[in-house]
Amino acid sequence: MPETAGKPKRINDPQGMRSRILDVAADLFQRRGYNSTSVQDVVQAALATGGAVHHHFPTKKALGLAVIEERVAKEVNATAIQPVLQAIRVKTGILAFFASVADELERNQAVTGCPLNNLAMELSLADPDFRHAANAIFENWRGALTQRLQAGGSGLASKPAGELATTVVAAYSGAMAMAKASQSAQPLRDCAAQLEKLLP
Amino acid sequence: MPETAGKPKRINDPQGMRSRILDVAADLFQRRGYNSTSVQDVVQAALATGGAVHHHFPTKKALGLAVIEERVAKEVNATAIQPVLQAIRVKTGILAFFASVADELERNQAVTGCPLNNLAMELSLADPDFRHAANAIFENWRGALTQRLQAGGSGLASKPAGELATTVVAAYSGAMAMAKASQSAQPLRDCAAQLEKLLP
DNA sequence: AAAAAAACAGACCGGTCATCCTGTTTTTAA
DNA sequence: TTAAAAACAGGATGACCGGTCTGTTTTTTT
Repeated sequence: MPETAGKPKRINDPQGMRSRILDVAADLFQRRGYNSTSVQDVVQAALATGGAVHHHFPTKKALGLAVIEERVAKEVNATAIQPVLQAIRVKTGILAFFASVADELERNQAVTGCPLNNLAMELSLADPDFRHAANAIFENWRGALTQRLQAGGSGLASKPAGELATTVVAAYSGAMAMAKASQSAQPLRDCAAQLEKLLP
Repeated sequence: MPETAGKPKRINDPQGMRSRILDVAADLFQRRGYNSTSVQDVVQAALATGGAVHHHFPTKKALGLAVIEERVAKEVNATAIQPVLQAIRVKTGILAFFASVADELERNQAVTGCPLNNLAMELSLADPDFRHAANAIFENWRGALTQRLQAGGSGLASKPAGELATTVVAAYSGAMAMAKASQSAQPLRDCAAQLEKLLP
């Protein structure tokens, strides 16, 4: 045979494949939910095969756990925790976070909600492993806010700082739930306006 | 044949059957989620048959919508709206609501979360009908709180009343999400303590 | 270079799910 | 009383899902 009929030749890229599967799964779980997404959906959207997905994630649960621990946790840290920690004032950081999420929601067509909240709600009761993974992210977030609220000149005492951190996280999660149901960013803005009165 | 071998004789009780199916479905959807509950599960738990369930609810979606509109809406009204409307002060009504839910969570073994929030999160993106049904309940709740916050001597202006109502609903929903993930009533109590500072 | 391990491909299977369908019984309408 | 409708019973069905399994290709190890 002449050299014209060259086969596509496979190139192994384990890390890239794994990462692509995780990205696609995180996106589908976020948009359709865990239970409404089949591994076949993931296989097709990732342009992978059943064998490849099974090689990296033996079960759907393993895939779900990896999405939570490697994608959702990272996103929460990048969008919710770091900006607040690095802001000059806690209050401005938190309000900016709410505003930026609201802005982003209004840019997109659909409000798909908070990935952490989505998966936590759907899977917390189904499986303890999922629940612990989701809870760890909530706790990490809450802890970072608590510390930040206690630090600095206008630092709060331990108890109110913890309560306030919980309230900020809860208001955000709940506002996202309402935003998802109403397909509007208004709940985010309303909560931010009220949190402003509460934050030091 | 003698009278001893009497057949069980069926008794038709359409309303009772329908109501029993709805009760069971509401309970299962709440504890396991909509997608993780099969209609067979409902049939068995309700001591009914596939034919009976299908007669009253032709599709699973019809059953889900009926649960939201006839059970979840009623529960939200009974546990979250009416007590606040009938309370002497808005603040005491809302704080009492948070406290009573927290108390109830601690009495039970498992925190199954807020039924409205659970179904809204799981189904809002899956189907517009579900989303609208869930949103209507959120809106009804939010509207009742807004009105109550505007009324009376210490009445708020329209804008802050609406914002505050949204914040109360969001804080509750978010706190329930955190409670579900942590299997603890603490988030409810923390939020209530902070809302106290916000409510007139 | 040879052998072993990792990475991927893709068919296959048992089980489940939502829905449909054909009867039978009960109730209502005429 | 008779006809029609509503209420219920329960099996059948086709699609899909998650997991498994066997085989091939690529990469690493020795």
